[in-house]
Amino acid sequence: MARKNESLDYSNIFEAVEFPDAYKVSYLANAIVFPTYEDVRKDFGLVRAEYHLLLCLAHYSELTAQDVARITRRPRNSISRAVHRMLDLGFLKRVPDPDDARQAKLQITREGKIMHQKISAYLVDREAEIFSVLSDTERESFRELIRKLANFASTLKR
Amino acid sequence: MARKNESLDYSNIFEAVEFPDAYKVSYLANAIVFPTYEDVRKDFGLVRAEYHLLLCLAHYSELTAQDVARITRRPRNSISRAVHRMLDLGFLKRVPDPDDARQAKLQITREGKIMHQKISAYLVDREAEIFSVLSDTERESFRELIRKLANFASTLKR
DNA sequence: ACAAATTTGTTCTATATGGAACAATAATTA
DNA sequence: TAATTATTGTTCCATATAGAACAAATTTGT
Repeated sequence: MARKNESLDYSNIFEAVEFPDAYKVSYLANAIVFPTYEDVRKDFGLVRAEYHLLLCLAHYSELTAQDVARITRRPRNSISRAVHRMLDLGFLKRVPDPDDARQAKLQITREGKIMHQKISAYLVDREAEIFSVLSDTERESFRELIRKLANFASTLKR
Repeated sequence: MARKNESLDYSNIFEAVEFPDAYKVSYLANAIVFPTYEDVRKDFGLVRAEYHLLLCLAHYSELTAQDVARITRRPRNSISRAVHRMLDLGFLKRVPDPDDARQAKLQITREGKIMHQKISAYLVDREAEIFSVLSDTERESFRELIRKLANFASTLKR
């Protein structure tokens, strides 16, 4: 006998929900982006805030913890915790700012760069997989639109 | 004197990162979708899984807890916890399935519907705000593309 | 028909996470 | 200059969350 529930189409909700676009953005993040963070944690041993530190410092040569919090929109205490762990792991170094004793400048180490490259390679593959359903022109359209949305989101106060 | 850091453009990372589209999807979700869940929690007292139950049962007349877990891609234990709380709050009712003693059919109550409408109205406003940066044709394009992506994501095994 | 495998819902547990408060420092205002 | 306000990084704490293991029921395969 067939399974009782097998005819239920779980994706109907996408069109039924009152805020279909926001819902699908959320769904996509939940279905793909967060499992990816989970994979990074399992395979590389870094939690999200820790990986975000690598990501930011691989692209900016010097940042404060606060900068990273702003760039990634994570709370400062999460970043603070992550900084300590990344220092212990040897992926970051920290030098006090002589001009402002409150803060310290963070830099990525050689080991940090290597780790960042490994994780990035994995995430690049994941991205390719996700967007393989779109044609090249669709992909280009999506890129423009998500750029607009993300830039707008970055202007919103926290 | 001006603030020392004020010239740093935090959105440069969007283009520098190795997986720019996936990153921006993640960023958008973090900047907008999750704060929205947080607002729902503060303003309406429901956590994500609890609201997801309302959402699903407002659109399907009868679902099992497992159905909701599949539709929303949340773990079953989160849904299980949420079901109990929603039963206590009077937003759901539960009837054992006579054909399968393992499971029970969930339905939304009158009170649950009212709560769902209140929350939805709020989320509809949020959605309009987010997408206000897109023109009508851009919005329509985005809708098509995110639909494809979400539908694809829904086919991925968990 | 019977053993093995699967499914549902649950509890237990570990952990990632974010809010709040805090001390130290710096910037602003009077 | 002195006093107030803001900022940075941190610790503490409460909680949302997901994995693992489990019992009960059902389905599958031989």
